[in-house]
Amino acid sequence: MGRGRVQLQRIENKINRQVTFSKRRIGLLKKAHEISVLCEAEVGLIIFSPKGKLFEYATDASYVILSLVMIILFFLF
Amino acid sequence: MGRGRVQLQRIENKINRQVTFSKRRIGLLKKAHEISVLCEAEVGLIIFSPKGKLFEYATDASYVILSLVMIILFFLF
DNA sequence: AACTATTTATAAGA
DNA sequence: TTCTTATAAATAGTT
Repeated sequence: MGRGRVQLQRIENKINRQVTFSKRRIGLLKKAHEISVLCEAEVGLIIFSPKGKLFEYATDASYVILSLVMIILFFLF
Repeated sequence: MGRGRVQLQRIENKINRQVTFSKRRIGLLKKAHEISVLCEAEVGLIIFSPKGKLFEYATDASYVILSLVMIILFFLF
């Protein structure tokens, strides 16, 4: 999806890796939302950036579960 | 992404909804894997179909978390 | 942060 | 449900 094919391996250049993370994170969260609405699926998604920043998406029913995950994470780290 | 634009609303036709779920589920899991590899992000993704079937993807570090989620789910339902 | 050439995902159809 | 194909959407590289 873009001007070159993507090899499924770690992007070595740090800047490129961060930029790609930002772009794909948005896309992934969007698609998680779409499948939940279009198909009435319950979805829970958590993404940690390499720096440890957390991003998440959760539909209503899985929100409780995700909340528990957050609590667990809090005690683990 | 296909032969027509998609409105972000529940797909009323049951067959279409199931087919779309199957296709998009595969796509979502693939993208979750890709961002984890390309960007070294930790990802945890759980998807419940309307029928309650569970699909998940988890990178190593989030695997423990996801396991706990499974246990929680087991006791909740 | 915007742009745009291309790749990729996927809606509809077979 | 699996394959094909036209087209929408995502995004890699660039500015």
